[in-house]
Amino acid sequence: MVARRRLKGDYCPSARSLDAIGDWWSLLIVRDAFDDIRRFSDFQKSLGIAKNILTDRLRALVERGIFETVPVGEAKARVEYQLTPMGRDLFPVMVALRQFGERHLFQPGEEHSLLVEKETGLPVKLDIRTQDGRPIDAAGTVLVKVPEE
Amino acid sequence: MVARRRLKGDYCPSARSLDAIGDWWSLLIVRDAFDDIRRFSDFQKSLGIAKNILTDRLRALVERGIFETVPVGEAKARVEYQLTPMGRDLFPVMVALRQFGERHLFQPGEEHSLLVEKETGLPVKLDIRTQDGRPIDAAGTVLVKVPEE
DNA sequence: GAATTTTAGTTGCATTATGAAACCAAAATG
DNA sequence: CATTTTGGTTTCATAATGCAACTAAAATTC
Repeated sequence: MVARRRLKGDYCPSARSLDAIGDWWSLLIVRDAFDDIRRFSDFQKSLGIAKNILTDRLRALVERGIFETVPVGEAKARVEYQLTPMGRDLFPVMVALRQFGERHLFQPGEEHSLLVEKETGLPVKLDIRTQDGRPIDAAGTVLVKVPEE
Repeated sequence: MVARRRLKGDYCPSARSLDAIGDWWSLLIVRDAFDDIRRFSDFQKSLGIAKNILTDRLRALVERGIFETVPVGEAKARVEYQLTPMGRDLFPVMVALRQFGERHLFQPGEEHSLLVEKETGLPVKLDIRTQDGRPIDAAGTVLVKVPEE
């Protein structure tokens, strides 16, 4: 691929996020982590990813602070990968992706998974609101630049 | 890269979304589109993407129904790329990515852009709630399988 | 209205990221 | 203590990407 152009310097936060976790596999790994997968072999089985690529992605995600390794059992060499608090903050991204998929990428009646509240079993919803709680869409918003102080 | 494994058959809606738009460039193109970029050359300048790759991505995004081409002027051969209603439904994904980036990928005081409500100039917020409006996080949710009917 | 520039690509080539498979050491299991 | 599982690393072939050069049509300038 030739070293992909980094957008680190970009002042757009979405671009930086994509730089950090916008790789196809990374996001799927994070999705699996929210589904309580923690072991190398389980990620590998779940995703069908090549092991060298999984090694690489996990290392990068740990480096970036999305995952942390925790020793498993009393052994020192064996670890599990779990989301850091920063990693858990990707939850809305996953929910937004899920919601888009549910709405547009399934046939009516087709089998799929659904994210529900534990207690009630009711589906959760995600929405974008103004400070005072009114729902708002893209047309009602605009980007402004916050200068460095 | 060797044909990347498709997850189309996956019943997880997030995986399907990533299959449709989870490519690094595609999401950046969509981000630019929300920033009112519509022309080939403007995408190219904004992203610094190679032109053949941009051609490929735009074609794929049109095929998948995220973008549509609209003829520009009275000419037939020149087109603009604009988000379809389906494409605009990616707004929450972009906002979620943006929110994550703002929170974790900028130094305090560093220059960045901010998404605000047009009328009030106040930042918008995104949150995940239960049906009856209580905020909820990953720990309070669980995935269930909706069988085909 | 002819010349020039811009737009929106296409083509060819070099390089890199990826995937598959083989291999391996340490830990767990029987 | 023999075998299997886990968590990788290495090697190699190939596809995806980026870069630069090229092009035809449209837009603009002179």
